[in-house]
Amino acid sequence: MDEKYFAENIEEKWQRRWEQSGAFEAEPDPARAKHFYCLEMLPYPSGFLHIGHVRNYSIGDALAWFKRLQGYNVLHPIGWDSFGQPAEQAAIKRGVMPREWTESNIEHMRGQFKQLGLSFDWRREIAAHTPEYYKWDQWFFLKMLERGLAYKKISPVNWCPAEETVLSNEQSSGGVCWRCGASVEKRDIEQWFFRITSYAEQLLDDMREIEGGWPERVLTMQRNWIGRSEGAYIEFQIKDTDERVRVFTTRIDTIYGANAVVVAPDHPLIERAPLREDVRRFAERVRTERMAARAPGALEEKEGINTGLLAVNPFSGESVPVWAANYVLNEYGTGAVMSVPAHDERDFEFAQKYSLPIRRVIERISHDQPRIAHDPAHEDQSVAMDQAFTEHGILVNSGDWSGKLSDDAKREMTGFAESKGFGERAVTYRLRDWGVSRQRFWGAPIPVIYCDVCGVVPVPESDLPVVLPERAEFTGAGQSPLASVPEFVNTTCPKCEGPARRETDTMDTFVDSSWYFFRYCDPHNAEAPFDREKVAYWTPIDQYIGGVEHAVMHLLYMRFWTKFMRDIGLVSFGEPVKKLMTQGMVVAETFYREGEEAGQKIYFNPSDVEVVRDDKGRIASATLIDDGHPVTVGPFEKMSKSANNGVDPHEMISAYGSDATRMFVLFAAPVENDLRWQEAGIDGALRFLRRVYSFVYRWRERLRDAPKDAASAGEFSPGARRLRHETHRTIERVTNDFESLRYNTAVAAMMELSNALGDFKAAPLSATPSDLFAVRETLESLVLMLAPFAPHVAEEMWDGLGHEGGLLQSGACWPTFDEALARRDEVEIAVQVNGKLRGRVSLSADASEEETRAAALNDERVRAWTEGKQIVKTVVVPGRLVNVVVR
RNA sequence: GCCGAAGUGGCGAAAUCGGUAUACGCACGAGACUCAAAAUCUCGCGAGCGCAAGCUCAUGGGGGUUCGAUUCCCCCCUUCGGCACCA
Repeated sequence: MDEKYFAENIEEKWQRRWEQSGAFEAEPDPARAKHFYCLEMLPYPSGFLHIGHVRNYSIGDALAWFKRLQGYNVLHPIGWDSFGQPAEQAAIKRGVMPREWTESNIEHMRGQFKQLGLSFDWRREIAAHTPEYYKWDQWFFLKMLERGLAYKKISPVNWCPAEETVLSNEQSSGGVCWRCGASVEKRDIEQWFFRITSYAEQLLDDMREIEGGWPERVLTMQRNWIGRSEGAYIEFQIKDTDERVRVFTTRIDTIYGANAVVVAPDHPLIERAPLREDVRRFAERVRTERMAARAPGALEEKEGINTGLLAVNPFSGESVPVWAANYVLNEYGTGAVMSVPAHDERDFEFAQKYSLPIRRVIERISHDQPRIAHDPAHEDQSVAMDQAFTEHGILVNSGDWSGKLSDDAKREMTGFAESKGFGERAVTYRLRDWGVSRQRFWGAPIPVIYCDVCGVVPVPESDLPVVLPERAEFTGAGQSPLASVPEFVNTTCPKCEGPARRETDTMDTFVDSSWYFFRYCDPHNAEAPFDREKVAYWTPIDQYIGGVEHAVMHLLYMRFWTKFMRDIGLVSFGEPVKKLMTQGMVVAETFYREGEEAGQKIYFNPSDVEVVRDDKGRIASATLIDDGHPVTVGPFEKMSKSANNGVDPHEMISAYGSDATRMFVLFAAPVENDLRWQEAGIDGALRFLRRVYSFVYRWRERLRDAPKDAASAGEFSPGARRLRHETHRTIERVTNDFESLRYNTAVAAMMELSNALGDFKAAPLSATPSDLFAVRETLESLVLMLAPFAPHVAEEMWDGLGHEGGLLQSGACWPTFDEALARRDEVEIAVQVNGKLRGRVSLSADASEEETRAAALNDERVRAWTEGKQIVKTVVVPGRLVNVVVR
């Protein structure tokens, strides 16, 4: 152990030793009952680490260390979500092949992960773009197909008319093509879907199993995303035709207030019915706009057009116009709604805009003023309302149903509609099937062959994987690059052996991340996606950690996938994740200047930029201090996952070491908070590590003579007793904090303990045996608790304290606390008079309520405030506070 | 627009069950050590008033419940995440 702590002298050394000893390699061991699967979300290999990665993997790594020290067999793997759009963009822009680009990114990021000293079992590394991995994506696709869960249907994509190519949402943001600026259109093509909707009910019901382990907000978002609603289908006859429009409503009780039937612009009726040209044009325009405009604030303005058709309300017999409007979605319900402006906010807004009649059919239930159900004054009148009344109530103006309560009316009217054959009870979901087709190169090829004779033929399992070609033309225009590789496309039909063509769509990358956590249990299996025994030992995941931005899609897909795997007998459970932690976004302001090449950006280190903020904390201006010549830089942007503009933490790690970097990123804020990243403050983490290190260095020689146990240490001085109390109290706090991932307060508690050690007056040379015992207890506990945050320096100090062979090999285990020592024997009671703090009294911790009250009332300052007043009551909170209420 | 969150000193934050608001750290100020600097150590540090003891105000804004509210309820403002082809 050197005298001074320098990260660069020890971090590589310990990383080498960990690798040589296989310290983080885990195997299923039936003898070890305590095992733990700790997983962070699969990283996309964008090229370099950003601070959000450092945070995510530091959170998981700390937990993995904590559990190992507690004696668990810990699985902590890592891999790469290496398919996806950016690799293809790089190919288009710079002509690099996606695989080369991806693999060099992986190599660089792997190096950065290793530099951080993250405790992964690297033998289990996987990458989605390797045939040995995506073979099983394809295998699962075939299983979905067998079960009728994969199917093809026509659905729209973004289309650039100039380049005749399919664009992603991101490539068409703002409604224009990312490369040529042409207005993006919508085009219908046939695509593959997974029938996630057939699991909608289970995805909802099974939330019961994970409640408590998952953040409530995530469950709420998923519940809303699935969007179950109970209601009814009702058929409206289209006048003078054989057509019927089926609407879905959750409020059949309001049907007498329907002033129109509104259909989506892409509703089949629009295609079929004889319509005016302007209606068709409107429908076409809205469909195009909807594809393009998904940004926040999209569809601000409700727009519609009267189709000229009339629909007959099956309850009232009334004819109402049929409109087409942009606020009705063809994907949801039946793509048609009855518009009841008096009782629905969107319909209300729409009716106001187009001056449609508004008829009130539900009244608030009034107890003091019972109203007449049949009020002739209300019949068939448009009532002035300034907003929709969306609550349940009592029906009025509703024929024979008037006077009924909404709840009863819903049930009875649905029954009536069923008996008359124009409606039925229905449950609908907002959730839509999962579109997995991508008209792109860099993904797992969908294992399907098209034969003119046999039609759609699945690739036989024995022919998997369908391997991506090494090279293709990447122009960014025209059809998918895969379609232009004849060796790939042209094949023979597995059934009839005649000439056939391969599917050129590849799979959504969410497929890769829907089951990768199972593959980690058996990452190199060539015969099956994994061995069931191995998976049964490790899964489900005990703790999953990742960004809150994945709260719905990724986490819903992996839940779906797990249920599917259960149904085909691969696993025995349906919920893949016991506990979920969603970390907040890391936002870093980045500063750049436009470069000389078009689209080139030159980034600056934020610490070299002087920032002026407005009163809302937004950047008003930023000046680069460059050789003393200030240069204004900008624009400024938020760090995002897709634009590779994050702050590279490499410099920070070089300057402060990975231990200080990791510790600081966890100390800076609670892990679920969004974090506006700034480097200022990291010095504090480094100073703390140095401080602990120098305590260890100074005491380590003498501590060899410390007594083995407290009983033989002799009498403890008051100072030593205080130190022991602090130590045990800190172990308690830190252990509790770890269990709920409150790392920021855990670090703070350890800092307090190191301050307490600094206050301990004994010097190494004059210390008594009991002093030595107390110091050793403190230092060993501190080093062990530090290990999950700063493993390299913890190893170095543990070694310095005379333990051979490394933390995980020397039998080190997480410190335990003695409750009696952790408890305080004297407490300070706050005394309030009328809720304002007026004094403090010190009492023994086990003082009774009466003693507490008496001591409080007897306090000099309190007496000054209560003198001459009447004491109305005293509230005593034992161990904390007394509030004296006076008049 | 819809769904989900967040807002506390100059800054990151703490107070987890309705009970002492600002722990811990950063920045800053003063001092010690030093020829000097760095490092380290000690002390101070929400705002206003006051010589002081102390008093008043303060947890985005407004209202409410309570002996007592950062915490619970209602309304509003601002910021962030997701919205199905970024992952």
